Amino acid sequence: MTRVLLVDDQDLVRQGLRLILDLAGIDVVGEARDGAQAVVAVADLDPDVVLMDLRMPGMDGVEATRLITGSGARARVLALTTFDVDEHVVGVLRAGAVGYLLKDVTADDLVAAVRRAAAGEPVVAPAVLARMMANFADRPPANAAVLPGLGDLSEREREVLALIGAGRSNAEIADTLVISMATVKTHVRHIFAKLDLRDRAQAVVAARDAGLS
Amino acid sequence: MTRVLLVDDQDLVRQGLRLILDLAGIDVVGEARDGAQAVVAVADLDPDVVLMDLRMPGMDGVEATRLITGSGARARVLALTTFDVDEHVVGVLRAGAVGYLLKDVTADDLVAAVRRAAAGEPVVAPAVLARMMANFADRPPANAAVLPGLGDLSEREREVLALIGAGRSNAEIADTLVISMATVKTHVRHIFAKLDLRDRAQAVVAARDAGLS
DNA sequence: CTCGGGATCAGCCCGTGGGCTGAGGCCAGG
DNA sequence: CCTGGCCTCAGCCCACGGGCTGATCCCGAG
Repeated sequence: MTRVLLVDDQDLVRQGLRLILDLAGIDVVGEARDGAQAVVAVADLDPDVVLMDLRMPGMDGVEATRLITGSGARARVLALTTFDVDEHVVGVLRAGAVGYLLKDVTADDLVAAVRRAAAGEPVVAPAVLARMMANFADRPPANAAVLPGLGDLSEREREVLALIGAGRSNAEIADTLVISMATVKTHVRHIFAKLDLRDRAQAVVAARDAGLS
Repeated sequence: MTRVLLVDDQDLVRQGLRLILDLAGIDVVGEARDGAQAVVAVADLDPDVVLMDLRMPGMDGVEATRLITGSGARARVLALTTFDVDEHVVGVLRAGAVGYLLKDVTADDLVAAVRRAAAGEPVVAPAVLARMMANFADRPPANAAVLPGLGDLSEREREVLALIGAGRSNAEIADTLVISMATVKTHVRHIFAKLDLRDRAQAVVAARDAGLS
């Protein structure tokens, strides 16, 4: 079962969260009212997820997150705050948080987010996500330069390589690309020749090094 | 009720999606097998959400998305594709899509994503989100390191897996570990069984995800 | 002592992977 | 117009990969 630590300086907020999570069958194993208490509690209780408020008296949530993630603890830190400010988002993500929620989330969404965080998946509030997407889409195609020598591959070959990198068989690749397996094999052979690879295992390495998949 | 248009060139995929969405009480009001059909269908049916494959013969999903969002249609376009490639993500987001899903989503997550999209909320697959977050925070994903259950592997098996992850053949592994190839094969078979892998390509993925290699 | 798991190895079988040849269609550029 | 690259496909061949069975040895736990 998912075990959660609540960190917030307001008693009422913690009580509310505890009710919501309890109702969903999530186990709230502890509470803390500031960053310092949170760090101790994590070492003590080894929770799966830490629901971390950012603005708190004493040690704030960003600093606490840094200490927790830096300590090698298993816990995923999920920021839960009132303020939708990029400064906070960037700060706490840099500190190692796996997500950033706003306190206007519905109970259902909060529960889902905690479960995702427990599974190691990233989670962010829609409003924040929208800005991240805009930011992501705005950026220049800078990553093309960073990726090593896949430039000599054709578009189709890169697609095939990406699927190889995902662990797919030739038959599966043929299926998803809606082409025959003979064609897939041809692409594969060309990829190997161009990138100087011996077999698909090495191709997986190349694909992942290149940022495909 | 949420009204959805499916766009994919593979009949089987559309059928599967229709089943999943039907079951969740989402109304699939139409289907299209390429971008051109999609554009017409949107004008015709005025759906809430368009589930858009990207790679299709003829007009692709990115171009179709551009035309749809540019036409002033009410529909939210949600990209649903096999390829987790930044180039595609950026392309379709610039074209006006509200989200980017990968075809490895669970049925539940797909349904939730469609509902979010219908409400105008952005949605992206966890793997893509992780990169967006890293890009946003301008730093490596820190503690997001999800080291999955290699704990059940024996010491020797982990060594073999690491070598597989480096792209070595069974013969090479036998050579470097100074054991016979039969033994290597046995270890490999056990690794596959324990980690539920199908072939060494998937093993490479697992090894590198786990931080070996 | 016995049982079970890990490491080691052998032999058999066969499916997939990958090399090689050849070939047709499409499109951009010389 | 023709050359060359890319995408498409077919058929042939065989080595490696991987499943399966069965066996020996060592070890620690019960």
